[in-house]
Amino acid sequence: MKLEEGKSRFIQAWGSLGSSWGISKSMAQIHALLLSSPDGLSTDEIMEQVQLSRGNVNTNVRELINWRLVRKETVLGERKEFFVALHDVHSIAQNIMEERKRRELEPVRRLLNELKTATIDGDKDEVKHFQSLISDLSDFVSQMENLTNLMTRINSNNYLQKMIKAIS
Amino acid sequence: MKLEEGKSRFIQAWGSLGSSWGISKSMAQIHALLLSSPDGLSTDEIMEQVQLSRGNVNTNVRELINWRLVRKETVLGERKEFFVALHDVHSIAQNIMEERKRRELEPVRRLLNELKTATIDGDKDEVKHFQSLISDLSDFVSQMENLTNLMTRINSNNYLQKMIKAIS
DNA sequence: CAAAAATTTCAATAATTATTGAAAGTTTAA
DNA sequence: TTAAACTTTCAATAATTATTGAAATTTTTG
Repeated sequence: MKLEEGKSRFIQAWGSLGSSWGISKSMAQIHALLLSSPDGLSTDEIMEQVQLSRGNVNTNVRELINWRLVRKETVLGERKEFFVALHDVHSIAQNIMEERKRRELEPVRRLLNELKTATIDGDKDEVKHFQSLISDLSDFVSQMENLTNLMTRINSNNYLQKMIKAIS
Repeated sequence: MKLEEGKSRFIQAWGSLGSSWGISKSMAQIHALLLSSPDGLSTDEIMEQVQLSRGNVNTNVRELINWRLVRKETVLGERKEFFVALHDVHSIAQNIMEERKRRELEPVRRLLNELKTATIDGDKDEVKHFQSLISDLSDFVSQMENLTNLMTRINSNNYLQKMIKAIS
């Protein structure tokens, strides 16, 4: 298989996987391209290699920068910007985790706290059921947060990595 | 706050959270309703309480059953079916994890294995970079799988739960 | 400073995904 | 066996989300 074909397969597949997560296909494709390029690429190079419009590339590259998965780079004597992916898989994972935690877990937490502190009127057993649901969900969210933190630690701790494997 | 209002807040919020995951709003809302109802509900009751069409309720309830988050129940002397949510938060989490693993991790694994076994032609350094990306991603997927397994174990193991908290 | 180069914005449009509802199908009870 | 009760399907439609591309803005260079 030619390298170009391999990359292209990877980019396409990553794109459709991305959309089955909550990530736009373009963003995932651009990310895949930058991951597989050792050096930074310019907007025009990205546009050409993944066949997307300038606006789309601009928007999604900036989104990738928000996620801390990509950074801008300037090259001496070049006017345009180049974009380089973070290549360390553990850091990538960590940043994705943090972003998802922020986007997915925190809003849940807000809702649950609101419902936890409210006084609720109604049929005694039903209220009890509802409150215990809310409380169970809160505990679960905390557990997820713990697990996310653990995940983060794994990066820098080879021993922990082995331990996880051992107890899994 | 009236119980009805609390439930309704929960249902609405869960719905919009759901769609920021990859889950349809209706499915998340129906799930929230069933979670907050101690007893099973019929299709018509669900339709009324979340204001959705019969077809939508039917489809999404069956999807919830696929995810093993809801089960059918028949009541003696009643002709219609009732739907009851799995109420144990840990089992819920486990089933969601398993389903996401199946849907999200396995397709990645397939792609990565394909690229890992192929012989790739091209500029030596670039090929090397690409192959090390693929290999790193494979390792990462394995780690995610380990972590998912760990997650599953936490359910039945209070000691493990404390340990995670301690090392997080 | 002006003009070229590059970037950003955003209204219009396309693509995708979710939802409806009525018709077809199935099950149940008398 | 039939009719009512209930469930399922699916083509049509609505709603949402992603993408385009040209115009506006910003940045850089001479």
